[in-house]
Amino acid sequence: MIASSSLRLAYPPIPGDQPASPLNVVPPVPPKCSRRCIRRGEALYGAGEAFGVLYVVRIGILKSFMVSDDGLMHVTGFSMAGDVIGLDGIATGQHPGEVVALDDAEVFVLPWARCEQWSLHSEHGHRLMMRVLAHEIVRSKELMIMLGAMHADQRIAIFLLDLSRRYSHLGYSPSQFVLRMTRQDIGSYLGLKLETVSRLLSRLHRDGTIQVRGKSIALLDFPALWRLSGLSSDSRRPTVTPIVDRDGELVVAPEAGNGGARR
Amino acid sequence: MIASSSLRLAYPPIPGDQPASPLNVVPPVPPKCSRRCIRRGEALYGAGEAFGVLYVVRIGILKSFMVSDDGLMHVTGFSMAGDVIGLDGIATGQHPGEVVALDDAEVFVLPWARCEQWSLHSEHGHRLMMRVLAHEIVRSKELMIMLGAMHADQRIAIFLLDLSRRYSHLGYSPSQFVLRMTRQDIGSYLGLKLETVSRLLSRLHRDGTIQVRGKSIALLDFPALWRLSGLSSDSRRPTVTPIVDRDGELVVAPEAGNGGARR
DNA sequence: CGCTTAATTGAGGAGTATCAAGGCCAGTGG
DNA sequence: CCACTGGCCTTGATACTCCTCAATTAAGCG
Repeated sequence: MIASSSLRLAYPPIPGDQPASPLNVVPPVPPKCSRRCIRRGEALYGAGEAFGVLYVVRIGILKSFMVSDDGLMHVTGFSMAGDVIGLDGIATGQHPGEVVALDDAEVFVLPWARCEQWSLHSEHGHRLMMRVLAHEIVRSKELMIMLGAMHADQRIAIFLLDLSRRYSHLGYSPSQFVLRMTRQDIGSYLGLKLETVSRLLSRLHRDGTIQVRGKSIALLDFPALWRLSGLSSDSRRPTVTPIVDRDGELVVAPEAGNGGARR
Repeated sequence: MIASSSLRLAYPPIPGDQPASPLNVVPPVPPKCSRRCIRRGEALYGAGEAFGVLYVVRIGILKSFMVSDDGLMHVTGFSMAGDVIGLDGIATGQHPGEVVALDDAEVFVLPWARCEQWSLHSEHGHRLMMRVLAHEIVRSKELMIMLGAMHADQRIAIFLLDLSRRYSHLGYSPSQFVLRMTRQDIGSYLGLKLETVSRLLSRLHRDGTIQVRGKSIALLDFPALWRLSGLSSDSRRPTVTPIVDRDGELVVAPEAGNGGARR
């Protein structure tokens, strides 16, 4: 089953991807971003590494984490196609955290200098870049609330619904997917122990809310999950406009008006 | 210290402003940001309010919080002089959270449009703005770790040490200060109940680590606090270069190295 | 096909939350 | 000036969630 879903990953649909009309796309300096492949288990970058580029996931899933002073790992996020990685290095020029691939992955490489140029010279680029950062801030704050104020079952429900939404956005089934991360990763991300994660998944399985077998998950009762999550259904997180399109080209102002980029 | 290491430009780098040769100073428009006073208990902005300006605290302390779907308040941060507020509105154009003054406060008002102009036309402004956002991201991630993986006493210790550091930075005593927020605010921020906060403060008091009477706090045993926090002493958070100086002028300065002077 | 890692499940306990009662303090009005 | 009042803080008793430890089973991987 894992094999079959890997096949599905071969060509990730990117949301909001329009057929590249020449009007929308002005070829930025090099026509395409370079790419980088990371095999499962390999690191995209390590802690303390110098910051120089941003990454945009093209294929695969990666986990970001930080290692605290006591040597423990703490997952801060899972990134899928379209997500930007590496923002944590902007502040100091060094990555405080690390990123490893949970599955064979491929990322676009965006030299930060180029992002800065783009952002400096194109109003649209500027806005887009700002929005990427700003969205990350909002996402973090929501996560803080989850970690600080929610019960274990709420966190699990939110986690599953979030995955569902994101998969759905990428064109996959919102109700059936394969977890690429371990229970420990999930627990670390949610501020729980792996046994707790396992127990709660089992409980949801018994309740008929979901179906679990190993890493394969099926969401059976969405209303129940929403109820558990404690979130009102309209609190769906706003989607961020992707920063690069399917071919690794920087997205240039689709908006009418003067969003045009120069180089 | 940081202020002195920065040259300042009276007022906004203007459109057309070239990658500022740091020394040529052209004061183009009104010399200072506008200000706004907020009395204790009043809101700087409310949830859902349209985003249009950023604020930089000049005097006082404010608390930022979000109200979750179930109506509960969750404090996401306390802001003191030099801190930037309002970043949460950039992503969507609406503030998802609220901010109220815990004490009579005064803030500088930075119209976002002006920040964008500054950022678009001045390389330094751009870098500074990016760094402000990026630092907020890093801060959030550290907070996530605290909320997800640390025990109550660790959180309290870190909270106190953080306050100490910040007060110290502003020229106040690092070992003696007055908490402007309630136990409930602290608890909400740290993911604890107010009774737990109270109990732990009392315990630290009994241990001789700190001295508490109501909102007055004295830190007596820093090594013990560091030990409790579980943080290595060199993991002090990098300081962000302030975006405006004491007079409300946008800081225009070449940086020596990066903004994170450690140790 | 054995080996290693991941996941499940149980029992017991630590750590916080919850509920409840009383005390402290600052602001308010007599 | 003092009593009043309401919010804030402290402290105790108890409940409950989640963690810890441990044993077993299942699943990847060479």
